[in-house]
Amino acid sequence: MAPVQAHLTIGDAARISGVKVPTIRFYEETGLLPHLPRSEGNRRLYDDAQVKRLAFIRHARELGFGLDAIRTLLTLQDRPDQSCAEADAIAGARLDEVRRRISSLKALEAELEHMVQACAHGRVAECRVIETLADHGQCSFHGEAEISSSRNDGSRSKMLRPA
Amino acid sequence: MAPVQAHLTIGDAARISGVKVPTIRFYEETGLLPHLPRSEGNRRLYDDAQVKRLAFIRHARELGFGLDAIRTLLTLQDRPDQSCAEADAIAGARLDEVRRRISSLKALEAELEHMVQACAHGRVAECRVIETLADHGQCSFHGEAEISSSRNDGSRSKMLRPA
DNA sequence: CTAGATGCTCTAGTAACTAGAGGAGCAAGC
DNA sequence: GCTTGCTCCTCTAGTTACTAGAGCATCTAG
Repeated sequence: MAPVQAHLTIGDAARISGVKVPTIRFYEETGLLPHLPRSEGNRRLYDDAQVKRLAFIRHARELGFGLDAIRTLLTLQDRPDQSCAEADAIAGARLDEVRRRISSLKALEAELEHMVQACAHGRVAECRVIETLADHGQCSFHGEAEISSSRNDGSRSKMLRPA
Repeated sequence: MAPVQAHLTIGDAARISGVKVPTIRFYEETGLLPHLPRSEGNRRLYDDAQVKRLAFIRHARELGFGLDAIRTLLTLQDRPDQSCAEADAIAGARLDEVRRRISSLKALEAELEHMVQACAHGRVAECRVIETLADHGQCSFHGEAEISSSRNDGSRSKMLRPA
């Protein structure tokens, strides 16, 4: 990366780090970033270190770490002499979680496939999709799926809008 | 199913359907269940049909459908003569989503594995986990993972545990 | 000098619930 | 009749990780 000037605006920090402006303010509020020095006109001033911190957070978020975990990872990063066992544990826990999720989602995929394929595309009265949903006994999937999809792609609620 | 008495309390409905009491009230508030008749002492009275509706909702939630989608599926269920194309579309969209998520999580799994394996379990200063997070360039994963882990663990297992 | 971009704070909204306060009904035992 | 303890009622607020918008101040380019 090219050397960065010492006094960046929040907009600059956003462009460089890829984290949105309101999100950066939110991170400061919740303690992931320190309270920043301000200009005479009360604007936050960012430097290289904060931008790097933001990039760290962003990458960790992309890998699915929660903000609590990231908070811990950041304090670890600030103390390079400590053992990294805790960072290991956090990453390992996340890996386990991802694996569990994958296997759960695969079971889900199979069940949904079954549902969709069995549907004769006729009327609701003999629709397999509806029927399977109504009667849990017909269903081979008994795990817990992840239950929080619509938030991530905001288009979904519009897409599935009731007729 | 065995015939059920006409006047069940909310607690009975919860036990039979596997949906928790506050959640049932929440579903009524948000229109997934109709407003229910009350007893003299102002208690909600449930019958077989409502309990079935709850079971339908619960199953659909387990399969990861959002409440908006479920609302649509329920209105479809109420009109058995209509085409089930819309139900198909909803299930199909959910299937696509699950597949996308699986492939995204697999990439994530690979990246996390890489991170964890590369860590020499020494001090933070040379920790691969921290390093990889700090420098996105080192990382082969560039998708977006699902980004909501900590809450989901807590609430979900409780939510789907049979009462 | 002014228009428009950017910044500030604050509030409220999102999904799908969960938790708790504060109160009332109800069934059983004494 | 009284008490104990469970269930039920309503209401508010909290969770995660933001996002949207109001209403105002400040900065920058032409």
